[in-house]
Amino acid sequence: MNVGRSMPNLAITPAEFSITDLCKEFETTTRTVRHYEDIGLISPSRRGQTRVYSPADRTRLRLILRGKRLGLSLEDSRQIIDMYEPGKTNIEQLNSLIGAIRQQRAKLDQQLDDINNLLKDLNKAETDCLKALNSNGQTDL
Amino acid sequence: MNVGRSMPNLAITPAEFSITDLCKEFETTTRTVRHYEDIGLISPSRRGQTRVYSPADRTRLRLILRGKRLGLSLEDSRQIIDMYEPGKTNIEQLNSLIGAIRQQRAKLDQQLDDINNLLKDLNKAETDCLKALNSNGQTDL
DNA sequence: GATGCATATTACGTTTACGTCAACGTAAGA
DNA sequence: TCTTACGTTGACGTAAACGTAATATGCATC
Repeated sequence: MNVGRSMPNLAITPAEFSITDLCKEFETTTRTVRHYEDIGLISPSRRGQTRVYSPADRTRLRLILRGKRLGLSLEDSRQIIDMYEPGKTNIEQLNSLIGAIRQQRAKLDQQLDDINNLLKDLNKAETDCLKALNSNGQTDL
Repeated sequence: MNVGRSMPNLAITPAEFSITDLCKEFETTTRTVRHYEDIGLISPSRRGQTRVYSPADRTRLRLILRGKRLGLSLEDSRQIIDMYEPGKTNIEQLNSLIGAIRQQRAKLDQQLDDINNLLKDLNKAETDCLKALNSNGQTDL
């Protein structure tokens, strides 16, 4: 893989990251990461005016990108990330939080179902292709 | 469920559908379905100028919407749907088709992984919530 | 035959999620 | 000191996927 050759010889996780560090690691762009900051999804500290990302910031980014791969909107991801921090929540908030969690889970269950069906379809499509290839150049009809 | 009460008493699948039939069944809008036609994803026949959807059209719509739930773009869905129709394909096309199939599968595998991780996170978040609720009104710290 | 409802077309508007300059600061090396 | 690389802040652009009128047509019904 050889993700970063400019890094010193440390196997341990660094305590902080630059914006390009994270972009290389997660294969995204600085514009994207800054956009997430613009809308308040990540709030890195600053050294001067340069952004400095903590391991926690990195985790947030990871979660956002995972959400993206699942087709979640950034607002969805914001909601989910907020779930991880109970924070100053009263009973009412906790209940609505549980509701939100269950909604997300229902959506994921549907997605699991969709994926399995699509995988089946793809498998069939592939074997059809392979069959067509084995029956050689009979392209017509 | 009671999806359509205006339908005659037929348990069998109708041979054709109106645009609102499909919209009700799949919980989408006429604008959306017409949009799919605009970009060539569905091509219903016409009676006069009214759209008439066949079971095959309905299936295409179902596949598109399934793709949407998985975060696929409409172009992704177009590609996948095209996979189901071997049609007039030469060997080169078949091979690139197989490549596309495997790419899609890789993406779905990643999604499965993401979903499982997110489900774990949600489970933890929920139990945390329930714990917080059981330890009653101790909202601070 | 006016009303109501489903359907149609046309066309501009909107939201999301960034892309893409431009213009500039700063620190490390050759 | 000059270049190179990485960083910053605007600010306008854009692609995708529809939303939202406005307007017109066809059919059934009261």
